[in-house]
Amino acid sequence: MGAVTIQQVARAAGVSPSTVSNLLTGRSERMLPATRARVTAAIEQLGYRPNRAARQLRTGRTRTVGLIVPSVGNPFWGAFARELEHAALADGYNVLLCNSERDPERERRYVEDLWDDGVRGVVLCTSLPSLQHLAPVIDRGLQLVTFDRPTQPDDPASVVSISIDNNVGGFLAASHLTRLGHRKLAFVSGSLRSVNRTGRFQGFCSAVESAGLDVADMAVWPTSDGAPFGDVEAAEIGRRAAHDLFSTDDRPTGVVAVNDMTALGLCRGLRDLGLRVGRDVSVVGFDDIVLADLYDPPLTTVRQPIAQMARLAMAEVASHSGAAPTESGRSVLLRPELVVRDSTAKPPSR
Amino acid sequence: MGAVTIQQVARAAGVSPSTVSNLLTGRSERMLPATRARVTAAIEQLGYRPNRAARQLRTGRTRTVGLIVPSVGNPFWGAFARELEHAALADGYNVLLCNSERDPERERRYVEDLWDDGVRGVVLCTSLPSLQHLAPVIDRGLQLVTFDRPTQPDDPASVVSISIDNNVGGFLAASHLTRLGHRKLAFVSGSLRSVNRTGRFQGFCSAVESAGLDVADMAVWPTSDGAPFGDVEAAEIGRRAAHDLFSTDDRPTGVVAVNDMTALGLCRGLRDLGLRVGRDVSVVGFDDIVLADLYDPPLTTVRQPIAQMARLAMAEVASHSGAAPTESGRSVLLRPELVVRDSTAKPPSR
DNA sequence: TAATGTCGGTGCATCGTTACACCAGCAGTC
DNA sequence: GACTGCTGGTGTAACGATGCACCGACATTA
Repeated sequence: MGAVTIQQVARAAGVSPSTVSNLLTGRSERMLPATRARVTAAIEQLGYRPNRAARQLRTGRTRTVGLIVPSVGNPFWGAFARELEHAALADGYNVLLCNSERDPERERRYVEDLWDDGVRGVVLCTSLPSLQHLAPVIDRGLQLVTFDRPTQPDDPASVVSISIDNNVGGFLAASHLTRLGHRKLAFVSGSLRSVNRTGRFQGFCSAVESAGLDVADMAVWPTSDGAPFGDVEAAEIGRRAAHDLFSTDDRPTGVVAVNDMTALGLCRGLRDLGLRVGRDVSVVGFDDIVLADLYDPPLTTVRQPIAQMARLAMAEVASHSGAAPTESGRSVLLRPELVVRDSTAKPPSR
Repeated sequence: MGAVTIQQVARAAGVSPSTVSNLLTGRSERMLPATRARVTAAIEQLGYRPNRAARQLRTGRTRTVGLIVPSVGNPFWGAFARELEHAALADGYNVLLCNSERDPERERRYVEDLWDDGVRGVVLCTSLPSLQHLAPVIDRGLQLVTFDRPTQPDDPASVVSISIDNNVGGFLAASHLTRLGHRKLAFVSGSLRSVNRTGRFQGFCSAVESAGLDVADMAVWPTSDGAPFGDVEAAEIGRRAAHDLFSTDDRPTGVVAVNDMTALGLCRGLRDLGLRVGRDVSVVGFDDIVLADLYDPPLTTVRQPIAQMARLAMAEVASHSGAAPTESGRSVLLRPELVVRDSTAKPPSR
C-alpha cells in the first residue's frame, strides 16, 4: 500500500536518488540520454508520483494560491472563482477556496491558515476599508492581491489590487438613466462601508450633477448603516429597498443597484408592488452575471471583465509570491462597460 | 524571516521538542500543569505555528477534502460549495475546489493531483455513468463521495453516494403538471448520458403514465445526444430547447427542465417567442437555486436540500478517509420537495 | 607528463514534526 | 533492600525529496 518513493525508482533504474531528483526538477541536461531513458522508464513502470508534502517541506514552495471570496453562493463570485481557477490551472497552480461571508475575523483566520499551509499568494475579494487585520501575515511575506477593492491609502505597501474603476461604473450607470430622461434616481446598496460602494456612489453623484440635477433630491438606500448583510442576502437587500423606496409618494423612476443580485432582488420587490421593470421603473445593475441576461426583462448592467481580471490577479499572485516582500504594490483599474438591455427605458410620461 | 520551529519553543520553555509535540497533539495528560503552562506561554510568546508540510509528511494525514464540481459558475454548485465548506469548517477541514467542466479527463487529473497532495477524501459532483477512470486512485484508498449521482452497479465498492431520489423528483414535477390539467408535456435536459437525467426522466414518465397519458406523445429534448454542453451553458440549452420545441404546431403546454438554469434559459427563450411563462406555458425547474424565487415569474421547482446533503457528504468524507478501503460504501437517497410558485398554472383553454 | 577542465553522476545533510522506545526518580510492596 | 509499577518526561529515527559539495574518469592543453 505504501506509495512509491524516489529511492525505489532510483534502485529500479540503477542510479542514485539524486539523479532521479535531478530529472524531476528539470536539471536533466547533465545526464546521458540512456540514463534519462532508464529513469523515465522506471518512473513510468512503478507509477511513481512525488510526495508533495516532502517536496514542500524541503523547498518551502507550493503550487497553491488562496482565493477568499465573500460567498461562492453568489453567482458573481462563483463565476470569478471559476475564471481564477482556469487561469491558475494554466500556470500549474491549484486554488484553495474560502468563503469569508464578509467576516473580517474569518478573513484573518483563513489568511493565517493558508500561510501555515505554505500558501504564499492569496487573492482576496473584500470590500473592507482596512486590511490591518491581515498586516502580520503580509509582513511575513504573503503576496496579497485584492480584487474588486481598489488600494486604500493605508494599505500595506506590497498589496496589489485588481479592480474596475467603480467611479466610472457608477457614472455610466447613472448617466445612462439621466440621458433617458430620468430626473429622480435612487442608489441602492448593502453595507455603506464597503469600498466599492463608495466609488460607485461617487460616480453616481457625478453623473447626477453633470446632468444638472441635485444629488440631494436623489434617494439613497439604506439611509443609515443598519444592514450588515452578507452576500447571499444581496437579493433580499434589493427586495427590502424596493418596498422602502416605492411606498412613498415621491418615487424614483430609475434605480442604480450596487450589484446584479441586489438589482434582481429589487426587480422582484417591484414586481410584488405591481410595478413593471423596464416600463414603470428602470433598473441598472452591476457585474453582469449570467443571470442578468436571462432575467425577464434582461437587465441593463455594468459589466466587469472577470476573465481578464482573473488572469491579471493570477499573474500578480504567481509572480510576486516568494519574492522579497519589499516589492512595491500596484493598483490596476480596468474600465467597465455598460451593457444596455431591457430593464431601462424612458421614464413613463405622467 | 525563518518561521518559528518546535525546537525554538522547546528551548524557550526548557523542555524537549517531544514535550511540545505531545502538547500539540493532545497528549497533554502526562504532563505537570506547570510544564504545560510554560510550554503554552512559550508558544504564545514566540507566535509559534506548526509547519503543516512537516506534519503531513510525518503523519500522512491532511485536514483537507477535495470538492470537484462541474462549474462553480453555476449558482447551484456555488451554493453547494458554500454549504460544503461550511460543514467542513465545522469539522476543522479545508476544501480544495476544482471545476471539472464535466470533462472526465479533468476529473481524473484532479483526483490524482488531490491524492498527491495528501487528500484522502473527495466529494465528486458528476453525472457520469462510470467511475472507471478513477478506479486506480480509489483502489489506493481514496474515499470518494459522489453527490447528485446515485451509486451505479459497477461502481467501486467503497464509493458512497449522497443524492436526492431523482425518480421521485421527476415524478413530483411532472405530476404537478398533469394535475393542473396539462396533457402535452416536454422534458428538457442537456446531455442524455447523465445519471440524474435518467432518474428524473423515469420519474417524469411514471407520472405521465399514471395520469393515463402516453409517454410517446410527450416531447423530449434533445432527441439525439448532440448537445455535449457544459454547466455554464445550461441556460443556453434551455433557450435552444424553447426555440426547437415551440416552433412546431404541436406545442407542449408544460415543460419539466432538468435543472433551474436550464429552466431559466427556457423561460428566456419562451419570452423571445412572445410566450408568457405561467400563462401560455408552465415550466418546472429542478434544484431550487436562489434565483428561482427571484425570477419573474418565480419558478416552480423541485428543491434539493443542499445544506443537509453537504453535511452528510462531509461526514462521510471525514469518517472514512484514512480507514481501510474495504469499508463498504453506501448510498443515501433523500426525498426532494416540490416548491410551487408562479411559473406553473392550468393550461390555457383553447 | 603533469596540470587543468569538463562531464556524468553520487553522498549526505537537511527541512520540521511525530511517535515509539526508553529512562530516571520515586513510592509502594513483600 | 531488591523488585515492580507508575509518573513525567526525553532521545532518536524516521517521513520523502532536494541541492550543494564533491568525486572519479576521461579529454585537453602546455
